Amino acid sequence: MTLSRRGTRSDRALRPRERAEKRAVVAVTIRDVARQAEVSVATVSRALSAPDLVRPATRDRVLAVAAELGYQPNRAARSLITGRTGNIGIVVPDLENPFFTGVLKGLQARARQADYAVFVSDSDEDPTAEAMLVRAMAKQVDGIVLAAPALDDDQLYAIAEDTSLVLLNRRLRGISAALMNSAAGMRQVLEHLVALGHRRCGYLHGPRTSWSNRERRRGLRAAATQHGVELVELGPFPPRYEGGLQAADLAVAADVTAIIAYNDIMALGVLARLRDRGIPVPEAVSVTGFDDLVFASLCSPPLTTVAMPLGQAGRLAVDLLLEHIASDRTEISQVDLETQLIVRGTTSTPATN
Amino acid sequence: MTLSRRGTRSDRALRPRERAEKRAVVAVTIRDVARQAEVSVATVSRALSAPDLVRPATRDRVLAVAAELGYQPNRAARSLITGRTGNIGIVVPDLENPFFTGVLKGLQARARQADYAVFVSDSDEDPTAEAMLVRAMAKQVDGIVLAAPALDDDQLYAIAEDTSLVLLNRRLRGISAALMNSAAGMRQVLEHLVALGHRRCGYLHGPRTSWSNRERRRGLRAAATQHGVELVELGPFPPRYEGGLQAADLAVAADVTAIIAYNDIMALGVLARLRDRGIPVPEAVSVTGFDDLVFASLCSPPLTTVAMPLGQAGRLAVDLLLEHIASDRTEISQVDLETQLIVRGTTSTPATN
DNA sequence: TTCACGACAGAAAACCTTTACATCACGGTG
DNA sequence: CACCGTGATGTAAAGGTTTTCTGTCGTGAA
Repeated sequence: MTLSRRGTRSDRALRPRERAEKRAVVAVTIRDVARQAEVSVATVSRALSAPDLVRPATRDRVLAVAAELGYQPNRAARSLITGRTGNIGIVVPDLENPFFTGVLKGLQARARQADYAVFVSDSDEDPTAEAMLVRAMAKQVDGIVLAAPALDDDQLYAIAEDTSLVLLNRRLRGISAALMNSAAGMRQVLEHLVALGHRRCGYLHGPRTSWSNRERRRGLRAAATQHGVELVELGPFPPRYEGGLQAADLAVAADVTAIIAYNDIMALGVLARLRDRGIPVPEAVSVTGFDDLVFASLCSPPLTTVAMPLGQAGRLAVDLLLEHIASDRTEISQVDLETQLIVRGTTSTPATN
Repeated sequence: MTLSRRGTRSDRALRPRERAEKRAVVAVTIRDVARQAEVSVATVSRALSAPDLVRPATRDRVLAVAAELGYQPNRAARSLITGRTGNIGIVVPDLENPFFTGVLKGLQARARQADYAVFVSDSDEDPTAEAMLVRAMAKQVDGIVLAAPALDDDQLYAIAEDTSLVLLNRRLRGISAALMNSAAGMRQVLEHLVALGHRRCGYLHGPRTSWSNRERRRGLRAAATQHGVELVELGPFPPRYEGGLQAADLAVAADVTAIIAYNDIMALGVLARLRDRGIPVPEAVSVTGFDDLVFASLCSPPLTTVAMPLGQAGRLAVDLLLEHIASDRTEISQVDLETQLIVRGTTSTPATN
């Protein structure tokens, strides 16, 4: 299957540009630097990692030689003795979901600033795979960020037992977390709809096990009760485009005036399905999403949704993780980031029939 | 700035679930297994990595003990002596571009199958950053995939000199590459437009330095010449939504009947701008994209575009890289993957005025 | 019976770095 | 003048694994 669409396999033996001494790249070690600078290896090591322990004159000489030789410490050797790897890992449910790549982008940038490299894995929304990936990663990172994990509480606690862990969009007592206040975002959504005059709204559930889904529902129900709005719950649906297609028909049948989708991708599916069925948005029914993906503003009509601080959450996750590591795994913090309703073209006053 | 939107920092000292013996996790080493199985460490090592060198009875005993103790080889120690890390790296220009995350997803999955972990870095389309990231990565991976690199040929050759390298969407003599046949895709686009009756088309350039851009233009020009179509070249523009907004006006002013965008994101920008100006698509002007992002089918009208084998390219890149590594860096292959025109709603016969 | 050889397992070196400890010189204090 | 503290550097151990070299044992052939 993989091969089926492959084209011609050409140039099997292209001339490499320079074959000579490719093998001769033996990597310069700390001994080479020591010899050249006429000091011991210990001094070189110190000059690089604890500069104030060595006399300035010596330090400068060592550093000069190191630079000249292009010395790069061998990370394997270093981490063998220090127990630190200089890496962090993140496992996300779906790399094709812009929500997670937004987080990943911020996380990657911050990690780089702190001189950490980042491993990434995609669990395909499968809890079993998630656990496996974490286990595989654990040995070669200083800590792991788990984005919207599907694992249950006990398994997460078990993981936190022997590796530094930060959760993203999942709150669990005793484990650091970067959280986005979805409940507040959903409250804003509902109050927006109430202001427009809606009295019967449908919520399209995301995955039942998802913390975010529970949070969003919680915020929604609280606000609905408070404002005396009838809330029809539908689903759960897969949090994907196809889920939205499927959900749209159910929502229409449930005779609601507004459809509140678990996330933008589902909302886009809903919009597509409604368009196919000739049901005008927002005239016949209002639709809202959640996440504010770039593409939410590009469809027509542009989607009313809730903006999430994705990059910020990614950066925060790194900060929390490094804090946790630096404090010998004793420091725990959970930080809530605020979300923001973005009103666009898919919401208006309900049809008067 | 980072802190500005943070909410309350709570629960500074939540009770960790189980504090006792968190420190006692000392990791079981090969010696422990050896002692328990009453063999030497050498035998344990062999039982795990070269099973046929040890008598079945012994091997089974060792394996049983290893499993019982939950032994996991220390990768740092292993790579210290073998020189292999078991990691590969990929650097992409933009993690928020679905094109690259599509590739990343496939790449990650394949790497996992082969028991490799993957480092990811985002260069933010900056060649300098790109070079830096590669250098930083080089020491801790067995090979690197460079997606649509912005670096110039010489720098790429320099990198290939001392690390295994696979390029994605960039062809360079003597370096392995996974390529998508954009030229053929663009030929299909133009022939589609010709068939509809278009005779004067505008091409919106992507970044001038981009190999993909040159390829697309090449395919387009060849087909245009062959079919006697007038091709107006505009740009370059940034390959983003904003670039499309900007390009749309220029294309309209150039009085073409069809706008061929460098990629989908730009095409979406074009569509948005045309909508704002009240220019109907495809009645007044046809528009095409390139990449077939999920969202290309969700806008209205849905975008005519060219599908790229993203996941396949990611998997292929891993295969090429591992092949290159396994062959002692002597094997070079360049593989072209086919692209596919997807006709949707943004193309039709030209306006007859 | 002896010898050669193969199959198996152990001992030890090697990979490169960090760091605890030792050494040394020097200046100050009692 | 003896002693001590301090700052700068060197020595060597340690970290966990792979791999080469060596040794042992048993088997089959001469």
